[in-house]
Amino acid sequence: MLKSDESLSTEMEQKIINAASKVFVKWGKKASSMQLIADEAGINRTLLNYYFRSKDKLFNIVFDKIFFELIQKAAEILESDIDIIEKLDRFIDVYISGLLSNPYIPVFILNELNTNPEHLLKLFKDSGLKPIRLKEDIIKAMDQGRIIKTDPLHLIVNLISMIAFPLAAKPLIAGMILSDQNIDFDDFMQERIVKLKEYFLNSIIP
Amino acid sequence: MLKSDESLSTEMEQKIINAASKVFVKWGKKASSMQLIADEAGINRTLLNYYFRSKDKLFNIVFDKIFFELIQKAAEILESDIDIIEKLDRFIDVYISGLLSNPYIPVFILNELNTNPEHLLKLFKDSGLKPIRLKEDIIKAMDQGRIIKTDPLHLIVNLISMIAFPLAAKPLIAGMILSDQNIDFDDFMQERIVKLKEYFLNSIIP
DNA sequence: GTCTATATCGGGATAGAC
DNA sequence: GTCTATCCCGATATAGAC
Repeated sequence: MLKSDESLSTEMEQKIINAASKVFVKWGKKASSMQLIADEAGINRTLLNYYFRSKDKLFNIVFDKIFFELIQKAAEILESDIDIIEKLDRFIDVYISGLLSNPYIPVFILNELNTNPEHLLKLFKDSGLKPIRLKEDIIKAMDQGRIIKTDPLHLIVNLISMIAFPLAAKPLIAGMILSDQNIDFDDFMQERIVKLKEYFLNSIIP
Repeated sequence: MLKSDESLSTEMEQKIINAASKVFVKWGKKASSMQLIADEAGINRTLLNYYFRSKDKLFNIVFDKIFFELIQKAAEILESDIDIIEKLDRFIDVYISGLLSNPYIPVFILNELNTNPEHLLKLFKDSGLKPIRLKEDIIKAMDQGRIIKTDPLHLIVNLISMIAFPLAAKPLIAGMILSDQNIDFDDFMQERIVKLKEYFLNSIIP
């Protein structure tokens, strides 16, 4: 089965990006060596430079891709015309399920956020997403009496926190809280989708 | 003012540990160079090796110290005999105020947690702290009807998440949510101590 | 205890052969 | 496109002079 040079090239690029994603997300930028990435991809180290010039460029491609996928999921939900309660419900669903398959992502993002905030904020600005729209939806629902009156910004922060933190702190939750009780982390998080919806929606619906 | 060799030595060790804490916490283990730490301490680089043998040893001392201080604060509150509601109240207070002075700490801990979970779990085991005691307090209060019946483990995870995540994600909150509204992060977090108590306690008290 | 000089290593990147 | 050989730099760590 012959392929054109171009298709071979993109296939290799894909293989490299997948390997690089795994390594960068797990170990962070500095602790990830090009050799590790090459090993993960099963190729020679110098090929990484051939295809992506430098470690920096490769990292940025990987990071931008992961961040874009995250933000796009949010945009789809937030900018749809569904009801606010349904939006919040879906938000919990989509993010917990999505991140459960790769719980290293939150810390990976937080890391880049702390060491290089401009990079991430630029990506965010470019994405055009306005999380403040959610605030307006919430205020409207409060005015209609469908949600109890409380500070909308803190409410949004609460929700994001309860979704993201347990995934970022997986070994902490698993090792310090669940292991004594013989509970599996993935089971706990699956259960959490239901329990968090229940808790959060109960806490805001009068 | 003369000092014995030993007192000079511990003074220098303190200076190094303080400098190393700052650098490690901000940049992470790999991205922190011994030169950076020496600069921060205002001393020659080789002195670091003289006093602490290796970067690894220095890092472990710094990490263990920071982690121990965190866990000790928790132990003091959780193991005291005060009422459960008051415990939760204090928990929010102490941790938000404490971490606000150094918001890099949560990501620093999460990083080590992900790349080297055994290290942290060993420290935790050695500390003897049992966060499960909190679970029992909560169950008791539920049985007494003072707290609404809900899953206690998820409740604990919710609380820890709402406290720690906003600090870990400081540049995200500041840049993506607060900057539009001209709100200062520290002001927001000070306000959060009050708002979070209000929200959380309201959500569990019948 | 503190500094300079140096050994050693690992990692990123490129040149050049195939 | 892929590999080997090589260059170069930054970083850890130690030896040895003061």
